[in-house]
Amino acid sequence: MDKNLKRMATMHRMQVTGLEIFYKKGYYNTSVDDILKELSLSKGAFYYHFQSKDDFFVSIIQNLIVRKVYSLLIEPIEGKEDPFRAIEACFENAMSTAEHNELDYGFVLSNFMTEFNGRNELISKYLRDIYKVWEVNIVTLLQKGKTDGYVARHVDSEGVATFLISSYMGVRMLMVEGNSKMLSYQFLQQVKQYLKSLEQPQLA
Amino acid sequence: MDKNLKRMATMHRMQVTGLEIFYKKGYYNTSVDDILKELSLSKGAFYYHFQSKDDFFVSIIQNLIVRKVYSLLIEPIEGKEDPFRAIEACFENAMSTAEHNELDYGFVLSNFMTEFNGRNELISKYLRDIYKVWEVNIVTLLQKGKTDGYVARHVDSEGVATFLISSYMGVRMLMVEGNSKMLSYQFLQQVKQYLKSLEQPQLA
DNA sequence: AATAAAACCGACCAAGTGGTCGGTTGAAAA
DNA sequence: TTTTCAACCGACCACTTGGTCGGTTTTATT
Repeated sequence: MDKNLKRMATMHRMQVTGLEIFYKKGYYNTSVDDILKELSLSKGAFYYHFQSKDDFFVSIIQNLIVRKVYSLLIEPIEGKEDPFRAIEACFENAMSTAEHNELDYGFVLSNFMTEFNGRNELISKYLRDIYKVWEVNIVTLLQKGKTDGYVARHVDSEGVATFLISSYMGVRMLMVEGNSKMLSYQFLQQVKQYLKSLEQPQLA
Repeated sequence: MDKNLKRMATMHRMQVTGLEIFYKKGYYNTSVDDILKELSLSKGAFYYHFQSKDDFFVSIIQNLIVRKVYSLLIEPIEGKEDPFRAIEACFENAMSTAEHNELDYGFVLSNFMTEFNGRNELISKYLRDIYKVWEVNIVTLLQKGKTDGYVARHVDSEGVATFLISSYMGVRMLMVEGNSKMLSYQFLQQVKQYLKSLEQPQLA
């Protein structure tokens, strides 16, 4: 039991540092030794806990990325009354963490999806699945919003979800090049403008 | 003269094949040998024409990417009367080429911006500059659209440009995972919806 | 204190990597 | 025909990579 704790602690340390460096330098451009140097650990320790570099990354997806995407992008809008306010608030929060140079897992997702696309089918699938859950979650929210009278009937929920996620991932990509405060502000403003055009006109 | 022609031809062949493979497998994950094998050329030929792998990529940017972005995304909307129709048509065209698995240089741009970010400052700058020209071009179009009565006064042109480019790059990222026909359709529909909300109401 | 298993070490390996360099080739210039 | 040189060849180099493995240290159990 106690042993298991140590095992978990070391693995977790490796995963956290691994994700950090993979994210900063890219998966294929980061060597296992890069990570081990940062941790003052040896190859032996690494291959004792993980079967391979790929296996290591899969464990990072399952233990860190999945959970963070859930807690930052999925749960905050789940079951909310007003879909548009919920999405706005969620995006505002996400952009704020992104601005402060913390790991923003929505973007982590798109970043790795790009890097692994066509290069590692298994990992691509894991990442794609997370994205799909996110998308389904938004669609569900919008559909409920229709019956509740927030969202106009003619709205294509799938299309809106696609567009929102696309623009979010896109603006996060631009933000890495700097000027993130301005980009973040512009993005949130335009999202509001866009969402407004989808509202069900309130009958006074 | 004839010699110069041969030189150019070989370099061009290398650049075209290089871009194709860099795009497919990623820059850092592609070796110079990978490209040379495809071309049935030798290391000697490569380093006779280019100083380094990085130098080679810079030449690809200048000779292929810049020009394509101009001809596909910048010139088609330059000086057009109705900004929204121009943007819609331009995006439609770009998405169509993207769907047919041709190289879509708007996405090529974002793809490489992601890969080189924080890893090669010089190349990042070249790519960022292209993106900036694209952005300025859209802003100019929108501003002119205001004076011409197409675009509502309250619209933040910079914000709209950011949002359009973001969403474009984002949806292109999602498209690499498949289902591109649907995504493309959804994206274009939502762009129309969004742009509509920016129109200057016509006085009948 | 003795034991056994878990955790970790680090030298080593084969397979690549970007880049070098002395040499060959073939076509245009003399 | 001879000369010249741009264009190209491919063996080679130093270095890095993911991964292996025999051995050592830590730790909990008896």
